[in-house]
Amino acid sequence: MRDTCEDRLVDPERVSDVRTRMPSSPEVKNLADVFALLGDPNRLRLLVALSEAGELCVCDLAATCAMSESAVSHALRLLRAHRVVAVSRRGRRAYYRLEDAHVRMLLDLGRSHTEHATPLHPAEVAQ
Amino acid sequence: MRDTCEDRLVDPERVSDVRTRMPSSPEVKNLADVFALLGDPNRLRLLVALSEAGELCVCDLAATCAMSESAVSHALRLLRAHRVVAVSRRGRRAYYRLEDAHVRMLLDLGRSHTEHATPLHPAEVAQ
DNA sequence: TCTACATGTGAACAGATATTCATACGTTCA
DNA sequence: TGAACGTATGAATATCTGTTCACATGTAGA
Repeated sequence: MRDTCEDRLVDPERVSDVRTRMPSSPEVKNLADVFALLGDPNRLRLLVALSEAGELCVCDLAATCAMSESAVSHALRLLRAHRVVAVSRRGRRAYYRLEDAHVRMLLDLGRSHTEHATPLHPAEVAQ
Repeated sequence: MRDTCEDRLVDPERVSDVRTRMPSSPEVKNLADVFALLGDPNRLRLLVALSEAGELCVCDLAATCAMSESAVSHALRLLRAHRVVAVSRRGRRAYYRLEDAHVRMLLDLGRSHTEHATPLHPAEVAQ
């Protein structure tokens, strides 16, 4: 069972050309990781909220996004691990902010489209 | 067990203000769906390849991205369902192209950053 | 120091998702 | 018409992912 069909290419020139311009595997993985972080509705909500508010504590984030504080904490932990958000601890509270300028741009670009666009059509699988 | 902590807000004004500026639930869901599509390394590779090549058949895509043709087909089916890619069938081949301008912008913005940036640090979970 | 509170975290569970394998469909060419 | 080929697809499997629950940590104030 041939997997990658190295042979029998239709347009070998284009394939090898595109291959040279493809990002490396770790690059692809990193970029996919970023997109995946934005690919969960709850995390996305949190990031939008932080983008709008500038800074919010976990409790207020939970209220703003209608999530449990535990879910918020878990999500923030992930985002923190990827340096997308940063914390400032004051007293017994933890204030989070959006720290990654790149993610902010992706967020803005995404939102600028979605607001005025037609929703996707996942139902129409058949062409 | 209080879930959304409607009460005991630290900064109620900011919370209600941010809430009014939050996108609606379906909007968030749609945007998250788009990001999620870009959040898988193999799909991302396919889209980058199409973005570079303009148009490729399934076989050449599989070769370019080092994926099985079946995996490519399944991925394209998803992307097709979301109108991110489009097909042209010629003879027994199916040629795919990147169809969504918005996704192309997200792709470009994402790549423009990742290429010259430090990779993420998922290991450092503790602050 | 004792209690209440804000947040963090591990384990467990449930649901989603990607991959593979086998097979079906539709096209081309002999 | 029959065989080879390119692509599509369903089912099954394995893996990943998010949520919840219970509890731990650390801080503030009495």
